[in-house]
Amino acid sequence: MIGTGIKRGTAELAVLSVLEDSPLHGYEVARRIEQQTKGALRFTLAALYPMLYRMEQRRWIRGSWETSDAGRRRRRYRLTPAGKKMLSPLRQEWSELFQALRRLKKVAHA
Amino acid sequence: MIGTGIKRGTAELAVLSVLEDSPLHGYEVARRIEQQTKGALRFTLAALYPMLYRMEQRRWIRGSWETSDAGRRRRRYRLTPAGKKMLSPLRQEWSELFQALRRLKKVAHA
DNA sequence: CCTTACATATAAGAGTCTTATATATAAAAT
DNA sequence: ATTTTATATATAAGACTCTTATATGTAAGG
Repeated sequence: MIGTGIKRGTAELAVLSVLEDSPLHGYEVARRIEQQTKGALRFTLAALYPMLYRMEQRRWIRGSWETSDAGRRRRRYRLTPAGKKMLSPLRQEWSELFQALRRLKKVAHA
Repeated sequence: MIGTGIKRGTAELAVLSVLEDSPLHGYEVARRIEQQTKGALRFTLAALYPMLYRMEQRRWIRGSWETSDAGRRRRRYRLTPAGKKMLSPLRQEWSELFQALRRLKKVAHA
């Protein structure tokens, strides 16, 4: 798995990205990120929950409590239109970072 | 310029990369990173000096004090063989991050 | 003379991540 | 039946990297 120092800052993009496909619970967000990156990117839930709260305060996502059949409470987060709009510039900035690092001396790109 | 949250963690790779070409003073390291990335990546000296100390303690770089003709003191850092060896796995890890983010939903790559 | 570029250094603070801890239900295994 | 594993959320303490602010001093240009 990719180390902490390097992946730092990717959680925000990762969360928005997986929520772009469909609404998810916090727990599912963690699994999706791990699955979609084939285990390369992994975040602890202790990091994700506070991140989800922050993103909700910024109105990028909106969460709503659900009670499943068996009486289990969980919070489903969905991307807001504002959150969706954030994705483009965010990805753009990441793209610029990649370009910058490549210029800094060819970063092997698999 | 690329924001703090996103570039976090790149300083180490950036420093090693510019020192791979030639030994440099701390001040020069900052300028080189900025120049080679066409201004996209920029670090304050307050971030770079402590970083250079850490890297020296890890034996990735070695610094030696110089006194220029005019009596100006400055420290020239050069990459050690150990530091050079670090570059490959570091770049590999960054490469894997890029790949992971691409999988997380196409990151536009310019 | 004053400002800009060179050159190094430290302190205080913000933000993101980790490990550790806590609580509780559902499903699967023994 | 009981234990373990997976689901599900939550917070606290601490590590690390970066920023702004501050400090000191020399060299060159206007």
